[in-house]
Amino acid sequence: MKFSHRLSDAVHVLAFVMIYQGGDLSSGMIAESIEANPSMVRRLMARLSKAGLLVSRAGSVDPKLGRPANEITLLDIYRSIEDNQRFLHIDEKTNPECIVGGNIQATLTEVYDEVQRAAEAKMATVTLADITGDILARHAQR
Amino acid sequence: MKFSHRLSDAVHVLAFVMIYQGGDLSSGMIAESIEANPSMVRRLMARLSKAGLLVSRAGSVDPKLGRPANEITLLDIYRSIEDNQRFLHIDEKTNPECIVGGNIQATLTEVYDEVQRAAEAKMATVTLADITGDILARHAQR
DNA sequence: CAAAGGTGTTACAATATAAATAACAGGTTA
DNA sequence: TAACCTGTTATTTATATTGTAACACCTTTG
Repeated sequence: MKFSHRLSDAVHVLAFVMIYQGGDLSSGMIAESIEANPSMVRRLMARLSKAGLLVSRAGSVDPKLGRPANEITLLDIYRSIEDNQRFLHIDEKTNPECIVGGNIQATLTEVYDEVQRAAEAKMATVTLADITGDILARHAQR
Repeated sequence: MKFSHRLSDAVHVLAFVMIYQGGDLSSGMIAESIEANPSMVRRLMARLSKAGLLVSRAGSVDPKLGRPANEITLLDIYRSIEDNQRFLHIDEKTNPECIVGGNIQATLTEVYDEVQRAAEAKMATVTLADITGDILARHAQR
């Protein structure tokens, strides 16, 4: 596959909706900022809506954040839009007749879980407010 | 793409070499345990060798760990065999004319770096000795 | 010293997942 | 009621990964 940048695009959508609140927030406009196509943006927005991070109505151009930006973490966004939420993957096809092949899957699953928890704990500390704050700070410094 | 399980297979190789030391450690034998093919195993072993985690000689069937198992961390293995070492990926094509599109890449790169560091710190705490210990413990409990 | 079998390496095919694109039913606004 | 939007689905294209094959060269063994 290609590498997924869905998370980055989803954050982009939310940041755009927040920063340009009151302006043109159509999927086409957001797609121009991401340089993606509107259909993909709508799909992302649909998933964000299902997770309650975004509120929108069919036919109407007025997406809004589902809750304050400082209550939306990167982890919330990640969980709402990634089909595969795991960073590391075990090899599910190993020889059960072998001491290694028969046990390594369970072993690595536990290890990978720990790594995942560490990464997710960090993601939970970053909020959409932090991200838009940083974006605006960088913009101001130009 | 498919999800990579190279890391899992690389750990498998090292664990196999360690646990079956003295037995048949040919790439074909290891491939049977992984249920992969010998060529892929040899490719993995070549990268592990380049990183000093494994020592082997062309034509000879006697791979050995490059250093004690408690001095080989999961992070060492990860870095030796993954081409793409990053878990999260920014969207490199965003509109620079937009406040969001023009700054989000730098912002997210920093955020993702932090997440990566958290995950890698955890990976650095797990050694090959821990993993083989767990594999053998599970085997004994059968 | 020759045969058998292994390693290290490269090239190419097959497979899986993601993004891009297109299409359309139905809602909303003016 | 016309124009435009959203939400959704299907199809195509791009790309990373694994599978497979091939082969030069090294090593072991009879």
